[in-house]
Amino acid sequence: MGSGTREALLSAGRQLFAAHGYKGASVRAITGAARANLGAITYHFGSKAALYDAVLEQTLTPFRERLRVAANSAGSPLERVQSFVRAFFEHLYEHPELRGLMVRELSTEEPIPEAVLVTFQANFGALSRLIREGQAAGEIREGDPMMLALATAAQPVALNLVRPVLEQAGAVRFESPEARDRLVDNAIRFVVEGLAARGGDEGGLR
Amino acid sequence: MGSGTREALLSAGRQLFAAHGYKGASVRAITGAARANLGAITYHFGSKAALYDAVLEQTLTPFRERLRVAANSAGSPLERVQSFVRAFFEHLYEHPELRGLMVRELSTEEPIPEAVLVTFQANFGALSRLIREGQAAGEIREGDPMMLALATAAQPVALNLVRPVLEQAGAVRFESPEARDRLVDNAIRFVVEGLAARGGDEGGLR
DNA sequence: TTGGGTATCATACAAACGTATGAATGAACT
DNA sequence: AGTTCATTCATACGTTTGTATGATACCCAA
Repeated sequence: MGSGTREALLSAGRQLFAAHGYKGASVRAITGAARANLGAITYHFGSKAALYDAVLEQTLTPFRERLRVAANSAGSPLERVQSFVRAFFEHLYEHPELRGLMVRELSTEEPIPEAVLVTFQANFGALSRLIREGQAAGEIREGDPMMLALATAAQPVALNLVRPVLEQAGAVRFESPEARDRLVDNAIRFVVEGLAARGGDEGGLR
Repeated sequence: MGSGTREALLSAGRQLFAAHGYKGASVRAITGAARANLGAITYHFGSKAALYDAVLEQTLTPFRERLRVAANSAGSPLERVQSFVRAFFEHLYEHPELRGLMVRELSTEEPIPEAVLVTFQANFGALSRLIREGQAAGEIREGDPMMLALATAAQPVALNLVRPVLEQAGAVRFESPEARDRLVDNAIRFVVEGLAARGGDEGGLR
């Protein structure tokens, strides 16, 4: 039966791994925050590394799912790209730990865990398929769909990544919901301008 | 004077901090890679943390300088934005360790070091000034220059960040110079589309 | 009430960590 | 030749790390 300990460990682990990294979050800190015994991680997961994998899985699965839903929402392809980007922003905003985990994973040179790879492929695949659709519909300009997907996803990825610097540098205030909305709207507008087909024919400028 | 030890420590530190993070790069690993004695870091820098600061400084200063030059190059504001983005990409490509250091810094919840903050403000400031100029010249569309600068810088930041995942996921091959060029060109095209003023008035290029 | 799992507990352990210490080295200068 | 001073070296110290161990507590079936 669910002794809440397992879940408490996952929760504390998610937060501490995100904030201080894998090495920075000690077993003692995690079990302490979870109000569990020092041996609890070994008992419930086998090792610290296994707990980390479980945290990754638990965190990435809903993220993957949410973007999948957004990609399949109603509307034209370009509208769905907007939904996708907005969902991307919103999920990262609502789950601040995801940012830390994601970034932490990307910064090392160690092999990237399965769960991260799977999530990346799923999300990236969904977005580039969407863009291909939009091109077929004449709504999105020509260009390699994968490249365009990368450029599109760069907005939520980078803007969330630099968030602490923005706040600490005082450049942009993130705290207020209005400022955040302006940022997201700006990013989406930027993406739409970057993707949209324009002019009479299907060709972009140039 | 120059016992090469100090420089060897900086070099090994830069590489190992970038690859494994601050905690992940032990004093023993760094001194070992630098073929120096275990006590060398204490002797030359005082502590591991001080070495890290020195590495950050040594790495970020040329980066800041390069982007400053690019921002002040010849051409119209929008052309200089392109130079800026291209220099951003190129510098990160030529100095892979910078990526690891940057990302690691952005992912912690610890206070961000002075050097990182200064670099961010300098680069971000240069870019948003450039965009403001472009707006005054009617070359760049309306919108908050800081927001547009963020959206622009997102391309080199994010695309370099996810580079290891791209490679490991096999989504896009980065290794070949041609593929890399295509990626950079795509990103710059995306930025230009996202920024350009258009319509009947004096708007942009072409 | 008695067993038998499951979970939690206080400790113990070896390894790795960053730093401190004092001796050895070697080149430069008097 | 002798002295000085910066550097390198081997080693030791006190912490902190992740994991292992065995005892204790708890709950439910018998």
